[in-house]
Amino acid sequence: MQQEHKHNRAQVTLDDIAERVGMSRTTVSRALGGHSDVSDRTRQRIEKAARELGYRPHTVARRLATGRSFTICAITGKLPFIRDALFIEVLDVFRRQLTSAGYDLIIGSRDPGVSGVGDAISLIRQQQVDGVVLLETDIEDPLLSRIVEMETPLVLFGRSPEHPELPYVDTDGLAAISTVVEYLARLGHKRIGYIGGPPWAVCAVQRLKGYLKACRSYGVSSDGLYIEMDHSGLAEGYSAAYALLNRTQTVPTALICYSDAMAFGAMRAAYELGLRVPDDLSVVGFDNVALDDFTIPKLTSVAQRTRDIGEHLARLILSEVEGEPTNPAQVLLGTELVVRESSKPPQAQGAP
Amino acid sequence: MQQEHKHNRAQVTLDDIAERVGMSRTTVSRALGGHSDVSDRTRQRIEKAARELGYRPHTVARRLATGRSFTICAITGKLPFIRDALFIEVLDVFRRQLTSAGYDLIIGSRDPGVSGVGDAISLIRQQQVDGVVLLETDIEDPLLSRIVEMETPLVLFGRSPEHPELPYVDTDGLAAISTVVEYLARLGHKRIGYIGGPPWAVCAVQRLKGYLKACRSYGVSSDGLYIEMDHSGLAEGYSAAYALLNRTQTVPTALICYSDAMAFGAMRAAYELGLRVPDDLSVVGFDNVALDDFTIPKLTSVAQRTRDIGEHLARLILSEVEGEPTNPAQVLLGTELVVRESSKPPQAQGAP
DNA sequence: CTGTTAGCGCGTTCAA
DNA sequence: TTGAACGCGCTAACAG
Repeated sequence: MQQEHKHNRAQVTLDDIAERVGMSRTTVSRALGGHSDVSDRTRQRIEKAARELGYRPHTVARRLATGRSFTICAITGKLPFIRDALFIEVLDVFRRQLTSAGYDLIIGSRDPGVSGVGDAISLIRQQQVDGVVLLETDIEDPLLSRIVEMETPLVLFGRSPEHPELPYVDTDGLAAISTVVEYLARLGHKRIGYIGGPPWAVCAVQRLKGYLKACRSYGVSSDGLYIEMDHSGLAEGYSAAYALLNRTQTVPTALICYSDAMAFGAMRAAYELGLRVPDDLSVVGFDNVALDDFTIPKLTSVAQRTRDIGEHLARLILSEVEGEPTNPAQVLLGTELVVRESSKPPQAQGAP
Repeated sequence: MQQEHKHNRAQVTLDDIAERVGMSRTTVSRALGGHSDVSDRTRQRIEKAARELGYRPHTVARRLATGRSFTICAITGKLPFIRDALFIEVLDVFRRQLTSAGYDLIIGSRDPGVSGVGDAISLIRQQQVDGVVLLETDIEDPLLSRIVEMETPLVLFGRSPEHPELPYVDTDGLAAISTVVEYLARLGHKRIGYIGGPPWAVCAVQRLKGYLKACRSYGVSSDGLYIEMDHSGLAEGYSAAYALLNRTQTVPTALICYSDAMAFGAMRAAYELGLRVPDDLSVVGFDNVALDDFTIPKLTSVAQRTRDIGEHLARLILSEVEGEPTNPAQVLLGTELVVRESSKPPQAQGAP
């Protein structure tokens, strides 16, 4: 019935346009592909026709023909899916950047599924993705090595000790935790505890290093005051804090946590042990998630520059994919300590 | 050097296998495609060769040839990306189901990007997806209508008043909230407040309905005790609770929230107003997220059956896509009220 | 049961 | 500046 909307489901092809303007499909392809060897008049006519017909290039066909996919694959850490609010934020801006550059984002899984669909290696081999972004860098990562072998454009969130030459974006976790220790030490804390993330993750190692180094620098003890956990969730924060706080002596007066989730768990543990935050115990988290402004007390936390992370990741992977190297290819981003209600000077105590 | 791993990056094609076993590519295709018209001996040889060569079907080529994509597109609500913990959980099990059925999952965006990449309509038209799952059902949704017009397999999370015939999975929010009201009324609460979600979302409307209906049933007033917000986040919960609680009279002794995030915000507001939860105010959330077990106090909440939601969504969309209708095609799931520390009988008060 | 032929929509030679 | 012909890897229709 309607003239305008008859192409509701059907794909408008180059041939349709070619027929409309009475030219060969090849010419249409070149005109729309932005090649220079087409006369202006022809190009105009073709573009007009394309617009009128509502032409959209058929991505799948283009992929098969070119061997490129205009798709970037992001791979999260060992967790089954995206769980972490930080990743969601980063992915959000990352995705926007890709989109405005004409690229698509697909979330790949680390391990091959039953049918071999959707895992990173298959995606690369089948040219379904032009490049890969790894969102968690581990000390040792067989997947990472395989991707490197395949010579696929690759950018990391985090530095890899195995492959130090790769382009990356990273948050300076060492400096960040040092700053937190300094902040707490300046407040007067003498026993500052640390609840660490999984030791296989590079960023967890760096942050622990920062803690230990800063403790030495500021002359506060770290003996028996830190713990490394295998995950960075609520439950781990809770049990780690419970272990650290439920002692007869050497109880920390401040607790730095690898993640905000751990900090929430830690606050709960403190509460159950009869310790008030921040009066009896200061707590500092990491990531500055939205919830930090609504907990009781509001959580002091380290803010990563999520926007910059996403933008740099996009810039780097796109330049890798398009073969136009940008500088710098390795970006280390600073952090900001957002002080809220969960941290304050320690109570005066009856220590000699 | 190595014989085994020389096919590191290159795609092994059907032709490679065909050459190896000395047969035509077509036969190989049929054998691997599980068609019945291949002799057992041939199939065995072909499968063996495929295994040895490390063959993986080239998805893109298959898509172009068949017009099918073996990919399902999930579309979230009006928020820019997946923000909600519930969706993440649902998507996680949904994704597993798809994977084990040989399907891929792609997250589509609602609105066309600058370059027309990744939006749902383009994905469908270009046969990049075989079916669509809409994760939030709105009262009116132009996108939904367009997808229906295109006659694409479609399953909703939530019932659509515009398209009541569509297959869906939904949580019985009306019954859920009724149960909560009943629970609180039985505890002795006379003034039960409700903080609602966006009125354009079907589930928010249903839950509000459940609240109003139950209030009538149990003889408690709802006058001026409820509020509808345009989003369901922390900030909205906070300001809604602030508005409801910061009055000289008619202050509720219990607050039901559309989401856990809103409940967290509400608890913070109560705290700032000097109300203790649960002594002065009971708070109940919705979604039963992991954090509920770690807040202070732990949050009483309504648990949706996330696992079932994901599984049913997968079952329904797959049967739609494969053209084998399953029953029931419309699933309404119950909920469970998980009572924790944030709810208890109201304080005895000096009312006549 | 198996092979031959054709075509999915597009990009890219090579001639004209 | 334009067009004809070929191929990307795979599946489907039709013979044999």
